[in-house]
Amino acid sequence: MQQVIDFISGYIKMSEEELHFIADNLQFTSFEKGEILLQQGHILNKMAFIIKGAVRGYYTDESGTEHTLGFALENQPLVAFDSFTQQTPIGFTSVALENTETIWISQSAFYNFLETYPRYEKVLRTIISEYMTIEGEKTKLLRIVSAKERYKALLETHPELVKRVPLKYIASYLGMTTENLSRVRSQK
Amino acid sequence: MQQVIDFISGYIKMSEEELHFIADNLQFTSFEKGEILLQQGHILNKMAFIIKGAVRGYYTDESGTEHTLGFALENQPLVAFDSFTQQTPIGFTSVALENTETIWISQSAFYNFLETYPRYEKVLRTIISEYMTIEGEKTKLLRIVSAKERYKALLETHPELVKRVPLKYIASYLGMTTENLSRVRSQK
DNA sequence: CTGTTTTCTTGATAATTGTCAAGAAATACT
DNA sequence: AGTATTTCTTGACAATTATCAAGAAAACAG
Repeated sequence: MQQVIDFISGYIKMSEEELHFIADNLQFTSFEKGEILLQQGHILNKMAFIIKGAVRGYYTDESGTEHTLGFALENQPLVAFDSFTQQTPIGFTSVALENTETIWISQSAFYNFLETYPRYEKVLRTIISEYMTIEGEKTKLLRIVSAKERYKALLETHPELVKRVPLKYIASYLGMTTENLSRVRSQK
Repeated sequence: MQQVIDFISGYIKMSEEELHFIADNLQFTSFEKGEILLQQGHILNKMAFIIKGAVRGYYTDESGTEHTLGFALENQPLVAFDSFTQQTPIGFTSVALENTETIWISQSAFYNFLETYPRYEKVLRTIISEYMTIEGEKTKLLRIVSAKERYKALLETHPELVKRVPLKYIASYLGMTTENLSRVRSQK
């Protein structure tokens, strides 16, 4: 709970009242390794914050192949903002890589909060724009042509992921086969 | 001008007052083919709407290679939302592929409008979430492993781009060489 | 309309990556 | 601790893609 407050407090000084509103509308849920937090195709009526653990996001294409889109660790929000806002199907599945603890807020409570305390509109915009910067970096990473450089770049920017996440998912995230990642790693 | 109004009216019914506010705060600019609309590294204090023409977005990596990130055509907004919001350097350059006409609104006028007419916060969130869906689709396209399938997918989802944009930029967008795109096209 | 520039295609070759297969290493389970 | 399961590595070979080079086609400018 404190972690959520800390996260928001990084953007704005919260009043007691706001703090209570938030605290009253959060729900805690634990997931064991392998359990699914968000399911591709479902409609999302809540958003999550990861207290502890790690999560992998992937989508399954028509041929059934999984493509890892990203990872989320503790102290990060876990939302499909487009699905949440437009009530359209989520474009990916989120699965726990480790035993993971999360806190959730319902869509109605979220919008309620925004309407009651409109100064948080600006906070939300900031969080979204930060998220966009990160997504932009991810896109740029994907566009590095050589597998070796792509891995090297990830290792430099997110060494914690490479340590913590099974390499087959790192390979999938980087758009290469597990075998190729293994070779690329053994060079240099 | 009417095109901007039409764009917004697709999300909300605008009052006369709101309409005048918008109209009073827009500025028209033309760009010749090859001219730059947004420059990577600059700080953005305005956002654009494309009235007519086509624009290519790309970033230049450390080695000097250009990577095409996307295209924007008429009736589409042209913004680096993260740079606009956080006042951080833009992550890409936008250049006119054709003679292009644009309409701009300053950051101050934009925030002024949002504060004066807060019901547009929700419109903004919707537009942003739609944008995220599109970006998500783009990321998924990039993750298709075979060059042929990647091209085929773009041809199916955005045939107008393939017709209108020089193929070398399509190739760059799809993460392959011009030569390879040429070959992939000649098959089938 | 004509020459110039840019874009696109085609060929030959090299480099990278994927695929299939098998074994080693690490991790999880009881 | 010992077994089972999952993850990771390595090898051989095939397929895809990049690179370099040169020419054809299309777009542009005067």
